[in-house]
Amino acid sequence: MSAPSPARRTGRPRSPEADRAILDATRAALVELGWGKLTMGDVAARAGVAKTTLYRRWANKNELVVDAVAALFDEHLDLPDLGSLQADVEGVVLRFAALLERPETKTALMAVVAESTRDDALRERIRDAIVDRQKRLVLLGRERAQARGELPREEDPSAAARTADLIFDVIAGAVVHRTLVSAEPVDREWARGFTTLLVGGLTSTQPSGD
Amino acid sequence: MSAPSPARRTGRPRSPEADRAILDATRAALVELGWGKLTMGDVAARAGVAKTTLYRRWANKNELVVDAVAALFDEHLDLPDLGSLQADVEGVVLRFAALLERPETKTALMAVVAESTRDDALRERIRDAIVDRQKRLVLLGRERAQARGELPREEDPSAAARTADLIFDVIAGAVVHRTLVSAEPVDREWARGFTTLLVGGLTSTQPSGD
Amino acid sequence: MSAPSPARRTGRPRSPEADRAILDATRAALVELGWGKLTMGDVAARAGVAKTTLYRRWANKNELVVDAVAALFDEHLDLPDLGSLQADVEGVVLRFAALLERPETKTALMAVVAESTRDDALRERIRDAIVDRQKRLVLLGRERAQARGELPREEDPSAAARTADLIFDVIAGAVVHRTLVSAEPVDREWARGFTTLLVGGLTSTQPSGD
Amino acid sequence: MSAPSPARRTGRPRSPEADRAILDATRAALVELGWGKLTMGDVAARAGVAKTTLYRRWANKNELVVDAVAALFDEHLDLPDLGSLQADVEGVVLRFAALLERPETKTALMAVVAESTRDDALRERIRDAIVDRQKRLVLLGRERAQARGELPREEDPSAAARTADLIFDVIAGAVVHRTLVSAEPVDREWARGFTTLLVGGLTSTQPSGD
DNA sequence: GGGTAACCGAGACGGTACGTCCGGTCTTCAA
DNA sequence: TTGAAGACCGGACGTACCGTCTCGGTTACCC
Repeated sequence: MSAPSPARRTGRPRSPEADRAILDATRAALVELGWGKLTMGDVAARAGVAKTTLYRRWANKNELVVDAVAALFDEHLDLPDLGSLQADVEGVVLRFAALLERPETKTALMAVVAESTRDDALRERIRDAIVDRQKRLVLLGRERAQARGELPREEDPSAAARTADLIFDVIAGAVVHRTLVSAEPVDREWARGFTTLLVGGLTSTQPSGD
Repeated sequence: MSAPSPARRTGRPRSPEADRAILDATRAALVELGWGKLTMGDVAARAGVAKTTLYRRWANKNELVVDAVAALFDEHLDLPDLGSLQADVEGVVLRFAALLERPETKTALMAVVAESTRDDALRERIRDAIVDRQKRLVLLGRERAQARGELPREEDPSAAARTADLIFDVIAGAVVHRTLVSAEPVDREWARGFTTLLVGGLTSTQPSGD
Repeated sequence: MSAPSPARRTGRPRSPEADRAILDATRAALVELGWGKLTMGDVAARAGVAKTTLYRRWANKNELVVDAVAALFDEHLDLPDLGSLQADVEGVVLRFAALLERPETKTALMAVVAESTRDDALRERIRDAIVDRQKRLVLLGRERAQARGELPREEDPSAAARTADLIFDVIAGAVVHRTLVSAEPVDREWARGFTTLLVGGLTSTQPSGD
Repeated sequence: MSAPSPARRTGRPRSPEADRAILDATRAALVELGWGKLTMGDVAARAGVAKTTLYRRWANKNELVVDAVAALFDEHLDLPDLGSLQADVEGVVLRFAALLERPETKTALMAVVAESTRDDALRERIRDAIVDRQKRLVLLGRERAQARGELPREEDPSAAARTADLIFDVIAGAVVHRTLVSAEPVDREWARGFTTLLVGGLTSTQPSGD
């Protein structure tokens, strides 16, 4: 948040230690208990903080958990250039899978998404905090592939956006489904198979074209 | 094989009407309230049944909802032969999306999956009741495509299984992600774009081959 | 009940063993659990009998418990002539106290009486089964004392009845209060003190007289 | 003597209004429903209070009802000097009877006493809150009678205590038995007859003496 | 360096749902 | 028709959380 908190000047400032302790405690509770059993009282106790202090910062459980999980997605977002489209995609698949296999994300992500089907504000928050950050990697990967000549440049910007969305849904969806629904590991072999399929599709045709 | 009634003889038998009424009430409550607000007491009241009667059959909310949702997957499982691999895949994509866009599945499915990350018995139940039924469509579609000569026959059965799993994760994952995370509709255009990408990948390469 | 059940001839006759087993089980449960925790299901299980069998014989918990307790009051009703009013009263006091100190009566009696404050039929049943049987002892004792010349004969029968009621309330009330409320034992010393007080009052004045 | 607030400092203090509202509601519910039908949820609703608030103060129905009834015994505890032993005893008898005939005490007292036969803590609470307060009247009455010269002074303090206990059991027991078991009213006539009997006994002999 | 406004901990509060238990009834099969 | 078994409805139980509130007490900033 770049905007400096608009109207707060006087009075005792909020403790930044409390912020950190609460988010840490939330993640720890998530790992131990899962979304369903996590309680605000327990998080407060773990953080050595009063419940009031939680509610002064987050309006409810959902918002707290989304923020706690979102922080995990801040890290691991760089995508080094691996030299080819195939290698870049494999890289992002493995990176995303590694994130999803961490116990705190595993439970939290689906639970938060489930909750968001009934709560537009929550969905917006998830999109900002989690989804769009992942999508940037796709855009970056395509940029590189086009620079290398592996993929043609798309003139129509709306078609380009549609294609990027599609690719993102395919990558993220496949990894999530493999990890959380099929409950099978995303290992190097699976990543190669999936990437080969995807890159084959991308290069053989122009999905949104024509 | 012989006597399918393993253990119950004495006492009043459970009412099959109650079973039906409870599952119907669960689906209705899911539509109106969503997973989060659904309560056992409310379901019982809708079904005209005592709470005891629910708990005699299902140990908790999760199991009840899985069974209630699973019944929806029993219908809509046929896949008419549409004449080509492309058409068959488009068909299954649209059919699956239609299911996911129904309000009772939308919330319930993700919530139950989220819960299953902490509960192996629940995951097993989901797999049996929901996932494997969908996967059968993929196997059927491949069978037809091979019969038509659109796809080569895979000799190694374990490689064949791996490929089927991959395709299933890609299709189901992409549709779920598009519907629930991106929260965009799976319309005919998106289905065509996705299918083109997938079929392109399948025919241009042998994903698990080599 | 002397009247032979009017209209029952055909079908399987009721098991008299069940009757006994149920009443025994009720008393046992009363001792272990007290009135409040006693449950019909538990009694049935102890008696090795189905709940149906209980309800075929008694309309509800109260009736069952009253009958079970009443049976205890059937015994111990004889009052041997001890030669003097003082000795006779002491005898009845000790006998009644012995009954009240048995664990099954201790809890049950007060509980049933408490229940009866809201239920006239129950009060009637208690009067018939328990109270009036005790009162007979008082009448018998007075009869003897009058025969011995220790007490004058009362001409007015309604005044005589009033006096007998008073004496009964005093004796029974004092013993019950000592035993259950003060929770102190009714030993020989207390019985002698109480009897001296009562007999002193009876002989020094004509309580209901004028 | 100095600081009577032993242990509570931090946190929001308990609402004294809630205390009062709950006890009032309990008495009202007792009048309308009786002990057996009184429920914690109903009391909470009448008091405009959450069930939690009840359970934070009283562990169960018994304790709550004892306290609610005990408050009634706080009022009506004065015993004006009526000039003679006979008049004082008649006074206390009628006063006690008036209390017992109120619908909220009628059911509650016996039920709680019944429960106390299984629960020592409850008996202690009843003794402190109810029994001992009544007993003070007996001691006061004797004091006056001795001052007037109607009764001799007892030298041995333990014998004095025993006599007081006896008189108390006789008075309270007789009134309770008349009211709740015999279910007959304690009117002026009965009170006079009973008092005559008791005072006759007290003055004609020294019950515990010799 | 004294106000003061916002902070913090503790914990009570109203509410809602939980999952269990029991009372009393009903239904099935067997004796 | 009785009996055992056990499902059924209704309703209270006591507990657990949620999110709010009210205490006494603690900082940082600003004048």
